Amino acid sequence: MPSLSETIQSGGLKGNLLVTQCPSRQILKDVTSRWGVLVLIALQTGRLRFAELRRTVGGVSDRMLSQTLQTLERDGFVSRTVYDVVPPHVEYSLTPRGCDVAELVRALADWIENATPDIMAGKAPPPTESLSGITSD
Amino acid sequence: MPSLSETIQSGGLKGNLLVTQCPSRQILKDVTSRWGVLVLIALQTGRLRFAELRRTVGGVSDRMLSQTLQTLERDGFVSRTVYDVVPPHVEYSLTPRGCDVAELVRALADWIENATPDIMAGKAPPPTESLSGITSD
DNA sequence: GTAAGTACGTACTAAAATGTTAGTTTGAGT
DNA sequence: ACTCAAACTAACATTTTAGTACGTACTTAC
Repeated sequence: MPSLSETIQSGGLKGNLLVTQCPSRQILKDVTSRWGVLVLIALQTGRLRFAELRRTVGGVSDRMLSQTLQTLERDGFVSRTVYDVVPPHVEYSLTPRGCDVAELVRALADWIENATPDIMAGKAPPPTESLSGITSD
Repeated sequence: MPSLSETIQSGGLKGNLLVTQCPSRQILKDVTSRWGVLVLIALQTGRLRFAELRRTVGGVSDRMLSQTLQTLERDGFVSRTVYDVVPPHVEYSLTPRGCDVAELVRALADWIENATPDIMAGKAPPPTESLSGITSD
């Protein structure tokens, strides 16, 4: 049983991302990495080969793609199927766990795709508030 | 009106994150940045001062915190209220737009916090599939 | 014969993100 | 008087991340 201070500090028994040493931070980093997000989204459409992924995810380099895939595989988000033929044939797909995160990531991505025009337009939404005796910005 | 090829390539009129030059990628980067995620989550609990945020988000440095806050402010996710007194007093809070993303980010974070133990445990979920004539890994 | 495609690994370089330290200004606490 | 806290910024050092180029081993297309 965790100490009282630990329990209080982390706000419960589960990991708390706001605490420095929380291991969830690594997973978060893997999932929200530049290419991680995009690969997850790309694979939501189904099973894809390496080169198909490279074409789907605009701008990835071979190196980054394979690195990202390895990380996502380690975390159990994607599974890799190797057909032992030549030339090589490898397929990637989401695991059930991968499907779950991908949905959440997708939701975020969708929201952002929608909001981006507004954000780019008036880079100042409801401007900084004015309260008694205040200098804004 | 966008060209046919553009429309086809992006899969619609909205931004498509899978396309290299999509401006949404920048916003995505801002939101999913190492500290961006955590600040958004921290601010979900309410209005906070700079030093309170620093204490809440474990591990941030002054520099990163203020940089992250500036970015989030530019994107219209957080609003900054300056009380013109000395010593300085500044408060940060989520804008309506910020509340929206924060919820999605929070959902992702919650899922990850829950899944992390499993992920860390058996870094191999359903192991790489076996199909006819296949060498796995 | 030569080029291209496949799925990477490796080495090296460049660019971006992050961290560290110091300094600013002024009031409150001891 | 001296220190601390507040909210930053600037300068500089380091770490992480990403990109480029090349090699592999073999096949199909030109």
